[in-house]
Amino acid sequence: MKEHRSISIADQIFEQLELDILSGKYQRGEILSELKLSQELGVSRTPIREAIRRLEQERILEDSGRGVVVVGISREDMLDMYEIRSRIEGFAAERAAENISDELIQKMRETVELQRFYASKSDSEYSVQIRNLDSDFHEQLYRATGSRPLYDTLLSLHKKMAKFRMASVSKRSRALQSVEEHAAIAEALASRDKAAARQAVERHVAAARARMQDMEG
Amino acid sequence: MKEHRSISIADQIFEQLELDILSGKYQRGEILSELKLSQELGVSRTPIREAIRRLEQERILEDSGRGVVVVGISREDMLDMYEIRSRIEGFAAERAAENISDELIQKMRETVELQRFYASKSDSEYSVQIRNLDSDFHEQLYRATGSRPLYDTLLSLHKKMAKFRMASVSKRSRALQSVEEHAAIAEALASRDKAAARQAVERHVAAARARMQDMEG
DNA sequence: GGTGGTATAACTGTATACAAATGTGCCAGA
DNA sequence: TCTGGCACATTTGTATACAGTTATACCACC
Repeated sequence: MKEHRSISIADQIFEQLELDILSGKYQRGEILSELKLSQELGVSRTPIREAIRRLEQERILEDSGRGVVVVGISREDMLDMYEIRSRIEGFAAERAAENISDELIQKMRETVELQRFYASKSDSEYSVQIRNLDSDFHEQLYRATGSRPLYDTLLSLHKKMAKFRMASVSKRSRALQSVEEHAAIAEALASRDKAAARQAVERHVAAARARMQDMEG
Repeated sequence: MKEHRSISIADQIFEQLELDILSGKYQRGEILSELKLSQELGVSRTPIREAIRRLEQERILEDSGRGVVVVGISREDMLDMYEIRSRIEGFAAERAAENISDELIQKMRETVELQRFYASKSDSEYSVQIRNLDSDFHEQLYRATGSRPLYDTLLSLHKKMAKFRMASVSKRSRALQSVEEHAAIAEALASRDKAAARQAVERHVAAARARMQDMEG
């Protein structure tokens, strides 16, 4: 949904900080100062400030009058985000089934194939690729809805959840399971079957939630 | 949820730009340059940039390689946002019924009383107050859930919708109707009745959507 | 008159400078 | 030893400076 422009320093800082916060490197309640960050990261305060403002907008950081305080997300937050997704994402799937383009169907199938490939390998070897492809798949699903609010809302939730999960390693069996759920979604969309798409997505979200719950619970 | 800190220039710029975009003053597709904005508003580029970054994060502005392009929201987007809210806000009401504090119940009742007062006055006289109180009420409802994801997701949607609606004037009869729906919600929460709270909220969202649809439709 | 190339203007990204506010620590005095 | 006050260090908010990039417009040449 955006391709041009070379990645600026501010963008990189934003991504890095978001990851560091959501994956738990910075603890909840910790206070970050612009100056310290700029020294640690070797850039001036300007890009740091822009990244911080964006993270504040995402409610991952919060202004504390004196520096920003790390809010991050908790395990409970994760469960609530699954609750929200379980109530929206099925609807999004129906929309996607109505509006998806042939090109996007093709792309989603390719994404699933790549996922199958990496997921079949030994455990944590391609974990980065697996995670990225999972994000790609969901981005494509949300894009297929043709609805900006659905895209924005769901992508924002998914992005946070994905970065949060980065702290934990997932087993290969779980990855394989997830891929097959994706495959079912892609095929339902390909046949433009609203009901099937909804069901497949709802099953996927519920299963993902269950996987998370008995991973650390 | 945030009280301290005097409102900085950057914050004001953010609020102003967001309002100007969502209320339609800046047209979709229009390109804004930092320099022009800083000259028009009489401040340096720094606070402008921060406001723009936050608006980009909200997906109201988008980077175009050369200045930011106004995205804003459309009538269709509004309907989709109602769809999303209709699927989450009832759940949020159940949560609120479980977790709301006595103080918050009191506050919500007061908000409703104030709304009743202003809504009973002649048409557009107190429109600003009515709108602000509507936002207050929903902020309180979302806060009562005790869930950060619910709060963030729903407040973000509501804020956008409220600013979008600022472009249009609403009739007193509609305002009165809305207040009574709020009152029903507040009373359901006060008796901590999950089912009633859910029903009242779902009715309110559906009614608000209907009001919007036959206002301009 | 049309076209290509170059100078220039506009704009963003980053760094730095400066002012105002606020917390901290040290020192003096009781 | 404890307390009050003052100087200083730290930090944010805003403005400005500078570099690099890209569009644009104009002029020369075909």
